[in-house]
Amino acid sequence: MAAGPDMIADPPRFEQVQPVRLYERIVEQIEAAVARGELRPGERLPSERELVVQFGTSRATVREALRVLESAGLVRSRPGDPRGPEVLQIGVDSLRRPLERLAGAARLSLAQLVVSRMMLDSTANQLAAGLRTEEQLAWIEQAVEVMRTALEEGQDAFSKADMTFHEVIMSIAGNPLIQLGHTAVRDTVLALISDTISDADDSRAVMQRSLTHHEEVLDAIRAGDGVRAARASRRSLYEYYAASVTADERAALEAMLLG
Amino acid sequence: MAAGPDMIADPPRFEQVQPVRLYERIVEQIEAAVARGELRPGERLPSERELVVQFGTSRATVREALRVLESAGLVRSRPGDPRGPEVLQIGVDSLRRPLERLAGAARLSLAQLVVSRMMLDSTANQLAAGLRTEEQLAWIEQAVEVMRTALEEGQDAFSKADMTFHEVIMSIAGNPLIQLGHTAVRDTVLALISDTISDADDSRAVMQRSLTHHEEVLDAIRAGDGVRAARASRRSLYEYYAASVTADERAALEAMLLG
DNA sequence: TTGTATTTGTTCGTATGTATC
DNA sequence: GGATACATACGAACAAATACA
Repeated sequence: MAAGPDMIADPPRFEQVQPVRLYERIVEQIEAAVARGELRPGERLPSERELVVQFGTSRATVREALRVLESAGLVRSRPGDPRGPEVLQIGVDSLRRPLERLAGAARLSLAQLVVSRMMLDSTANQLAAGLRTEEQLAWIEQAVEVMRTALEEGQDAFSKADMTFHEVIMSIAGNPLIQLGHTAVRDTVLALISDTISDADDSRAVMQRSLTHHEEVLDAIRAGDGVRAARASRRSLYEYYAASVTADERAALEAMLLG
Repeated sequence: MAAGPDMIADPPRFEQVQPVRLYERIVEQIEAAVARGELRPGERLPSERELVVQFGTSRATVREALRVLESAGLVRSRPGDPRGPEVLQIGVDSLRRPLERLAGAARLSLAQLVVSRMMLDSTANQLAAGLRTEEQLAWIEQAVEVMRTALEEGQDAFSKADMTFHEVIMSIAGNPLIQLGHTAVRDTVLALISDTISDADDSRAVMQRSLTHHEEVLDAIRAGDGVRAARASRRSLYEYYAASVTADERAALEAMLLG
């Protein structure tokens, strides 16, 4: 095979090459082991000194890898624990910090977050309306009942009851991805607007309206009407947040109202 | 003030206390500085040795903090650079790895992933239908045109054109959160079923149907009919995946079809 | 272009406080 | 309570890589 200039048909597409740090290789290996299920939550990693032997690096390098995994919420190491670092159960908290960073860097606007909540909430309601059993319907009814009583007890109790309501819905919808996304987005929204709305002196009226919206959702789910349940949650969120977003961002919220 | 047992009115609610690592404090401070805008993307952090002086810790501790920030995509340090670690522009990619970890650890079923895709796709279509400009409409039309020609060129070209179509839609929808979720879920789905479907010998017919569905979406977006655009994508995904999920899981997919 | 100084990547040794048996 | 093994944190050192004169 003689190689000539005209033999080069495909221009070589080279990838940019970057130095791979040792600690990254360690992170990859441990991460892969967790992903493959070889390391289950509650199990222990070998001690740092043991890892030094297995990976053939220094202690500092192993520790850098462990700090990265720790900040990602995958492991936790405690001084003096002879059993070694613990593999943790992965949860929403692993998404919360990155999400908040993203929102804080102004790459995510409140409107974008609210649109996401409209999507997640309405989908969960639609699924719940279609999949609920009679027993699960009773759970929702009880959650609404708790909200009614909490209305008298003040804002904290009401917002807690509201959270419970949505957790019940999410569990019935049966989709962990939607559930996790919902709590992550909700937390981010709360961190973003903090108490802009909760400071309103007409909080009683706001809570009353919120309760009415939840009762509408309950009605729709009871009737098995997923479309109506989805619409109710979208409108509720729109009412609540529309005044807090800029005019041009509101177009996206309004586009979500259809259907 | 004499202290007696009856003086204790409020029962002391103590929070569980956990050891705070030095590197965490450093991460917090740098993170806060970035969030406050004191450190803009492109700017440089002091060198490691300088940070050692400013924080009053050892270099290993500073390095652990830098590795955590690096893995989070906030900074990048290169050997030999006397200007110090670079502050990076935060992007959606910072959410990708946590999301993939979560999807992998949550043992998501194909049905749950497909439901999520129905949610994300249909929402993006609805937003695009309501927000598109004339120019953006032309982008979509061009993407569909590319799919038509790719139909003749085989499966790889077609699936690539399909990806481009969705990327265009996502960019018009203007919600990075939805966009990110979409690519993450799509990648996970592909990793799950690998080539179960692509090995079908009637791939030509499958591609043809897919093209028809995309044309339906285009029509609806052209007409500004968000509801129809959303419905089209849900039905397309249902048709494509319904046969691959178990019967009881199919109920969730069918619940998503309404609306 | 070459050389030099500085910085990061990595390693080793050590002291200290802590959890488990 | 003591012994052991562990993680935390510090300091010094060398090699490789980069920027700048």
